[in-house]
Amino acid sequence: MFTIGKLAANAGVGVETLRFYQREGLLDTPKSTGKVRQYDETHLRHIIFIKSAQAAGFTLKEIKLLLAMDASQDHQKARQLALQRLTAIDAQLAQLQMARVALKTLVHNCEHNKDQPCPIIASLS
Amino acid sequence: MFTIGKLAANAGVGVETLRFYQREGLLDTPKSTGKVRQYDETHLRHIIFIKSAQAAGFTLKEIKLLLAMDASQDHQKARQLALQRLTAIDAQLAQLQMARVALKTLVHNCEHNKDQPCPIIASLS
DNA sequence: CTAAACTACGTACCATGGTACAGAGTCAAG
DNA sequence: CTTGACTCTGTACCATGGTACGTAGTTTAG
Repeated sequence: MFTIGKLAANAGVGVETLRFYQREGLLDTPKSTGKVRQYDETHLRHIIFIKSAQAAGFTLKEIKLLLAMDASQDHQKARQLALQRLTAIDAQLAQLQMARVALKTLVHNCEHNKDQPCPIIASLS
Repeated sequence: MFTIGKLAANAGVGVETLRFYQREGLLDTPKSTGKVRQYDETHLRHIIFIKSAQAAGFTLKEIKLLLAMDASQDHQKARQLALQRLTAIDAQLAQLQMARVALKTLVHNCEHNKDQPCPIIASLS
């Protein structure tokens, strides 16, 4: 059992972030006892899920959907969302790889060419 | 010579976006003739630069810096910024690739395992 | 010459993902 | 049994990157 502070510390996020998630309906708020609310492992796993999903590029809105799908055992929709994300990730990877090559070339030219106009600016255009 | 609308159309952005860039000091506003302002190829190239830099993951703030460095012929700083970005891109690539593998596994499991708990939710945690 | 389309300028608003803070209550150590 | 740390709740604010809108002036096609 944790208080919100311990929970946050264990998850590696701030307390305010958790309260924000609660407001957004991403994280369940244990019922008030009139005292301090108690959190458990489920909450911790929940937050870890949110963070992993975020790392995979899902927005909080999509994560909310995923959580709803989990609750309703809606495999198909979850798979669909995951596939969408996968496609987006592939596009983003391709995009980043191009940007990477472009930047590398730029930096190289900037270092080895002694020509006046800075290629960093020139070449990106 | 373009009006702002033509310029936007040629650059593939909205007029409001250009006005926003002007407000933010990213794009020069030609001096007012009391009439309609006129833009040229330089402006177009400028916008294309902004878009490419954005694609490489630079924030508008950093792009503003890059433009200032270009104006002041500050090669070193531009190169430094580019190198920083390169490092960040590499980190992001690694991150995305991991997320990609994780997601792929997930989708696969979701499709081929008939077990009740949806692995999409379970596995990300 | 006039109507439609476009421009200029200022201000307001939007989503995303938080972060901060005030005021009141609760909890734990000494 | 008090003091300091933490919690609860609500509300306000932040950065980022735009988007929308209203009012007035300008341009261009028919």
